[in-house]
Amino acid sequence: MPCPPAPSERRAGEIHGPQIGDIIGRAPLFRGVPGAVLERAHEAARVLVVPAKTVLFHQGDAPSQLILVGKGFVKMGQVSGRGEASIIRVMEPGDIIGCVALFRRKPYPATATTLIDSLTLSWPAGWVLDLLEQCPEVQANALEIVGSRAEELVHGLHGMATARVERRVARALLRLAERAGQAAAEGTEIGFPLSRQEIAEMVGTDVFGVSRILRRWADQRLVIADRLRVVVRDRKRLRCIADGAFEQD
Amino acid sequence: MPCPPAPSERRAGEIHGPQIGDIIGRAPLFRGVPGAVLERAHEAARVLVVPAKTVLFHQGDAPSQLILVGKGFVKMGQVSGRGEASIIRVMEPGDIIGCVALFRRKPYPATATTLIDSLTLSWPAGWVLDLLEQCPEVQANALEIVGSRAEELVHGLHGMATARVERRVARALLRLAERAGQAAAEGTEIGFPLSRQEIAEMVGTDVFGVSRILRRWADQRLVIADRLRVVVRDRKRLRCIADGAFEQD
DNA sequence: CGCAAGATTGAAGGACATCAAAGGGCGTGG
DNA sequence: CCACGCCCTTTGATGTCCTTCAATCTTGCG
Repeated sequence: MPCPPAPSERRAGEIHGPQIGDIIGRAPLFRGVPGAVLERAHEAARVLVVPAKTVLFHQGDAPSQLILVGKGFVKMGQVSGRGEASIIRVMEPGDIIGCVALFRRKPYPATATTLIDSLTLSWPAGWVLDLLEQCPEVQANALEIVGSRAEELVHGLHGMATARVERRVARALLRLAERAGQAAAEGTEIGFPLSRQEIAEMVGTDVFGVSRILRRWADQRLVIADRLRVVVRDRKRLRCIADGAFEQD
Repeated sequence: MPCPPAPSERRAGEIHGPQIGDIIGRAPLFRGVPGAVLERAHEAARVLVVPAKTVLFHQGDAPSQLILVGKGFVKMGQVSGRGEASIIRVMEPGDIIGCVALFRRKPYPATATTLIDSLTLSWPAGWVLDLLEQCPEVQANALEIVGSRAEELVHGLHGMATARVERRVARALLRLAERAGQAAAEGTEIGFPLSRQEIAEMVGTDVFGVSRILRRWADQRLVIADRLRVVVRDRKRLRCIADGAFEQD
């Protein structure tokens, strides 16, 4: 196991002051919240600069904090019994993680790992629960967030139940391109290192199948598939595959 | 299409008075809510006796009401594009349905259909949204409910991604037996008519596979599989299959 | 350079979907 | 009461999708 550099902590406002304010102000959790509360949140926030591949918390841990992704991406992964792993979701800036566990005071259902160097804000569990009681807007936002996440999951479950592997891979890549894509010369590049293994865990298959699918798509100029790097070149045709439409030349 | 008997409506309290009060009092949504609010909910509730196989609402409809299952069971089914169907969940007494859609003011993501003759309470959307604003306990309960549903979905997604069909069928039956089971002579009988087709839609496969699996299990005395009726005889061994443990004789 | 992690490829076999066909239950209408 | 039809179910045959295993290749890095 490599020894990761310790996350470096700073008091809120010390260096990233204005940016931190922006992050908080734009987060869905704080939408429509009075300025005074935002101030308090800003003061109470613990800001961490977290290197890539750092575990923020493990599946099964008791939730001690609420984490808001400021910059970067975080994958939520689950492992069951004998090493069957799956990736539930990739969190992006503005997303809060550990929220369901925290609100319900239950252990985290998944392990959170940064995919690239990231910036997180976090608040202690007690502080958040107090805020939740005191501020109805936050409570309403929390309900909205958890609700939308539930709907996403329903959608994902349906897809997993009805679509074969190729379609599922197409959907996963499209979603990642939409949410974590950045314009590149050849198309939309997914904004973090993404291994075949990880794609496999997102769609419920193995590395080999993903490798073959990506190679085929690369030959057809649908994507560029390098080591730990995926670029979506032809969204439209990928969308056709994702929707199960008849494949066009 | 057969013409179903119209659901018969009654004002709350007319006939089922005390029972209705119980239903409301025991529903998780109303846990810890002041008695006065319970009274108001009781008065505002529209009580419906709904025959089996009745559609409560369709996927895509705008949510006009919140429904609480009083008695009976309701399946939540999704259909996409070209008829790919899946069953997301079976709701049981105490469950509220349409809640996520209602809280988020988005169309229902699934179609709700009664599996047996059922009793539902419902409240108009506006009334519920008002209640949500006025009563913090209800809001907290809603968050808890949606959160726990999200966790279930995460669990389901992981299972769908990592387990093969036989394990998924085993899990589905065990869950149904736990939540909708009633003691029978031979074991735990699932408390509503359940077709192979429906099992298939729950686990993401087709009727044929389910039929074969159930026959094998019936031969091994794990279950009784009749027409529209399933009895779980040996929970323990079924649990082994569900967990992917080595099959014992 | 040599190692480690990621990626690829082929072969083999099993799991699963699909198609076709036919066998019961159950209710309806004659 | 019987016959018919519908719905649910079963079974077999067939082919495809996908997992598994073994081996090799590439890339980045100490």
